[in-house]
Amino acid sequence: MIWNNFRKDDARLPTFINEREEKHYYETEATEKDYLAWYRQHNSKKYRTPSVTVDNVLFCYNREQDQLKVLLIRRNTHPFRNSWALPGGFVQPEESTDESCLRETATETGVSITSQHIEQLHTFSTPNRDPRGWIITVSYLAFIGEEPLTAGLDAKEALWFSVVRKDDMLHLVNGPNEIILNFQTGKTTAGEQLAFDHAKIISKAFLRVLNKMYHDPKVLRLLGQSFTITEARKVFAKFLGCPHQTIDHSNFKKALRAELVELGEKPVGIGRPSKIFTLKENKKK
Amino acid sequence: MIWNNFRKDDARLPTFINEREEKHYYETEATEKDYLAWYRQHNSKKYRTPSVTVDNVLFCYNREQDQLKVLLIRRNTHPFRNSWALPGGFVQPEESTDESCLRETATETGVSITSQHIEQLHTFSTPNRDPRGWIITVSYLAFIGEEPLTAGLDAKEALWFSVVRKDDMLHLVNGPNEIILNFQTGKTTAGEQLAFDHAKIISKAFLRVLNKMYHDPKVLRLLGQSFTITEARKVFAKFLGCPHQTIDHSNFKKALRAELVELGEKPVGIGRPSKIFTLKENKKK
DNA sequence: CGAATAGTGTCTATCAGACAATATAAT
DNA sequence: ATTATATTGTCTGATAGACACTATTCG
Repeated sequence: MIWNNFRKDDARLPTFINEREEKHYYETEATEKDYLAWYRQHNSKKYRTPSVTVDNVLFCYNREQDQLKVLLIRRNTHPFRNSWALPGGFVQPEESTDESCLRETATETGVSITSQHIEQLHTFSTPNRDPRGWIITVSYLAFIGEEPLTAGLDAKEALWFSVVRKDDMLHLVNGPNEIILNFQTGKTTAGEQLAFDHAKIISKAFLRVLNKMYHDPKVLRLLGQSFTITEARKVFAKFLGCPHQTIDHSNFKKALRAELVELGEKPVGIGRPSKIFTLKENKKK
Repeated sequence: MIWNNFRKDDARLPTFINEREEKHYYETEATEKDYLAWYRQHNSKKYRTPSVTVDNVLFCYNREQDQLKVLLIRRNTHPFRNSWALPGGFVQPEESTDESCLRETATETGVSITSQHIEQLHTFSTPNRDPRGWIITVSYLAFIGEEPLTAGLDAKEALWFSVVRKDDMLHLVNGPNEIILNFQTGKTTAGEQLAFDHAKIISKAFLRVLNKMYHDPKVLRLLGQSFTITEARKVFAKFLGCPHQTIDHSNFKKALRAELVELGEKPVGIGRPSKIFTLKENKKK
C-alpha cells in the first residue's frame, strides 16, 4: 500500500514515510475534521468487527387462561435450524439497539411498543456463542399488553409458550413442545434445547423481573393500561411460582400502593366490584 | 433442485441461478457444516457491522485522604483530543467483553482484577455517539482495591479524579482539572467536558452503586480484602454525599451484618480496637 | 484522667405479614 | 340466603433509625 498518496487533491496535507507516521499525524496534529476524513477512508475496515444482534424476551399474560407466556420462534434456517429461539435480529446502521428491539418486536409480533416498555438486560459476548462467528447480542426484556397474533411472521413459526415456574425450573410449554430450564443456572435440563445461549437470556430476564417486582413493578404492563389488584397478584404469582391466593390481597395492596393510581371501579363481574388501577408513570429510573 | 452442474472443488454442491436461491439452499437444505462454510465465505463481509468498545468506570478509595476516585485519561488523539475520557478500548476477536474489560484495565492501570470485581453496566449505541462512525460501547463498573500507579500508560495521561457528591452533582477534581456533572441527567454542567457520552456512563455507574449499596455491597471491594466498619461507612458516605458520622455505626452494622464475615481485631490505632471484616463470597447473583 | 475512637445496648415508630371482618353481586 | 369475589380493618412480631452507654487506647 502506498502511504504517501492519500488525497492528492489537498495540498495542505503532508506525505508520509510509513503507516505509523501517517497515523500519528492524523491522530495528533491534523484537525479533527481531517482526522475523521482520514479515519473513514483508511481505518474503518482495518480491524475485524463483530456483528451485533438484539434478542428480545417478550412476555405476555393471558387473563382468560391465567398464563404467563414468552414468545419463541422456531428457526427455519441454519444455524440451530428447527430449534426454538428468541426473536431478534441484526442491529442496523443508524439505529440504536433500543430502536432495533422496537423494530424487531413490531415486525415479528405485530405489536407496537414504545421505549417505555423495554429494558436492556445484558450484553452477551462469549466467543463462539454463535457458530457463524463473532456475534455479540444485546438482550432486551419487554412486556406486551395483550396477547397478539400468535401466527409467525417472516416465514418463521412464532408461538407463545406458557411459562410455569416450579422451584428453580421454568417449564416452557406449547402443545407438544416443552422446554425445561433452570433459571438459576441458565441451562436447559430436559426436553428440547434452545438455540444459542438463549436459555441464559431467558433466565436473566426472569430473574431480573423477580428481583425488581416489588420495587419496580413494570412487569404489570403485562396487564395493559389498567388492572385490578387481583390481576396484579396473579401476574406476581407466575414469577413467584405459587398460586395467587397465597399472596395476601391486603398486604399486596399495601406494598404496591405507592406505585399505583386508582382509576375507578370495574362495572361487571362476580362479587364485590374490583377497583381498577394503573401504574404511576412519573417514576424516574 | 438442479444437480447437473457441479462445482469443481466440491462435487456435492449444486450451482445456483441467483443469490437468493443459493442463500435459501444453504440456510434450509444444506447441512449445518456446509452452511457455516458457505456463510463464512460469502456472508461475513456482506453487512456493515459496528466496532465494539468497552468503557470502564474504575473507582478506587484512598484511606489516607478519605477520597473516592475515578480514573480518567486525557485523550491525546482525535476524536475528543485533549478531552478527559474513561479508559477503554476496542473489543478484540476471540474475547468476551468481560475479558476486554479486564485486559484494558490491566494494561491501563497496571492492576490485575478478576471477573469478580467487575460488573456490566449498560450498552450504549446511540447513533453518532462517536464521530468516527458506528461504534457501540459496553460499559463496565469496577472497584480497585488500592490506589495503583497514577502515571499514564499507553502514552496517555491517566489520572485519578476525586469524586465528591454534592446533591445531584458529582465534582471530579484533580488539581486544576475539574469536571462537574449531574448524575441524574448524565450531563456535564460546568468545567471541562467529558469525551463521547462518558458523562452518561459515569452517571449510570454512580447511580447503580447508590441503588444497590445496602443490598449488594460489592462497592466495599474498594477497601480491599478487609476493612473496619468505620471504613465501610466512609465509603458509603462518599456515595450518599454526606459526612460519615451521619451514618450511625450501630445501625450500619446491623444492616450489613448478613453480608460480612468477622476476621479478627485490628491490632493498632487510637481508641478501642476495630474489628475487621471481609465480604461474604458465597453470594450467588 | 480525659479525649478520641469504636463496639454494644435500648427504645420507639413504623411496617410486613397473618388473619379477621365487611361489602357487593350472581345464583 | 348462600357463595364467590373483593375491599377494609386489626393485631403482632420484626426492624430501621435515633440515641445512650460501655470499652479500649493514647497522651
